[in-house]
Amino acid sequence: MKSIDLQRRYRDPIAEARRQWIVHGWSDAAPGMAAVTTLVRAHQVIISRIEAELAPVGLTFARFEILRLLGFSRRGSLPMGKIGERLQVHPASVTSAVKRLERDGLLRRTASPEDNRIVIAELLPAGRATLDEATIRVNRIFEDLGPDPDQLEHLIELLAPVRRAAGDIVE
Amino acid sequence: MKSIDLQRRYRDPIAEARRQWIVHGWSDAAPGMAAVTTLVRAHQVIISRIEAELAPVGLTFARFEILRLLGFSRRGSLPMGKIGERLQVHPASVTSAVKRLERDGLLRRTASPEDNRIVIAELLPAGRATLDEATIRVNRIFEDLGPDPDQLEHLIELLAPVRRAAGDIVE
DNA sequence: CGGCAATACTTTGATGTCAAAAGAAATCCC
DNA sequence: GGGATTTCTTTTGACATCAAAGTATTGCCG
Repeated sequence: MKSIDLQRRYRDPIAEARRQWIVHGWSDAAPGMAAVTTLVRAHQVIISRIEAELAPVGLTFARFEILRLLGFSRRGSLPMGKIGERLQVHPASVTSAVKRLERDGLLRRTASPEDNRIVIAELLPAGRATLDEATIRVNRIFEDLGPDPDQLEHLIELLAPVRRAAGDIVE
Repeated sequence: MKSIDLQRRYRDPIAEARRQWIVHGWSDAAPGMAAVTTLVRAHQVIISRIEAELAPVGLTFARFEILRLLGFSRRGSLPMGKIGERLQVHPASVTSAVKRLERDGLLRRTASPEDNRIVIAELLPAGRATLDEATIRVNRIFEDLGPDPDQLEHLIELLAPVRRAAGDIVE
């Protein structure tokens, strides 16, 4: 019956998109389309989970990543430029996130003594505490993603070519 | 020497992050962290490529997806709600993107004759032409992602559990 | 030493995302 | 019939991202 047909049609939106791609004669691009769409969706789902887990402690994932990076550094501080470089985000994004972290009293910004162009972001005690709690929360998600550890390793390997092409992996 | 050490330290930022995770005693979460970080980065790299390819035709990926969806529909038109549902994006995002597509003369919005709450987005000839060109461009990227087709299939399989958990796949 | 180039950040502007609230319009139900 | 409820979309607000322009500083070179 028609109604059943309609119900079943989109039981997997990506499979449906792939069918469309093939119907239109773009078979060569179909696997790539399906893979990118899957990647985009998985990204969306996982980021949502993380954001939901971080919201109660007043952080976003972007801000968590900055705190986490500062937490790993020896003095709990890093220049803005270094932050953007290691997290691979645009300088303007760093400025924006750090501004909010400062507003919330989690870190402070100071000028570098040696070079006045450089701004150093430094973790404050409140930031350290928030970071500890946030890390626990985020790790809960990392430990329960769906694919098992072996599959996660495989996933990392499969995407390595993409990161390599972007110059992320120097060898 | 110290300098060499420093240079090598971040030849793969994700491997470095994983090392930190393990050092801090979060080994159980390390594979998940590495996988999520990889996913986020691969997403960023691929989306950038697509955006760069679409910019010359005046589209973003979000807008392309809407045009593509309309292009597949029988009448070249769909209600706003359906668009958000099939592309799995928030209604407000659909409103925002469709507004710009209308501004650029690629589609038009009309009220549904049966139900005045429903707004229907309808592809215009200019939109069809832009869509055709955009599809060619995007397909070029889909055909040359890095991983080969078999690996792409594998990737899709590995991420299926995540989509399934989100309720994307009904079975 | 003075000036121009390079470097480090911030600002501004355009987009995109989601949540929550605000509006309409259709439907339900007493 | 008419108020309450549900549904569909838009608006508003907070954040994020990138590109490009603007500002400050440092550095190098003639």
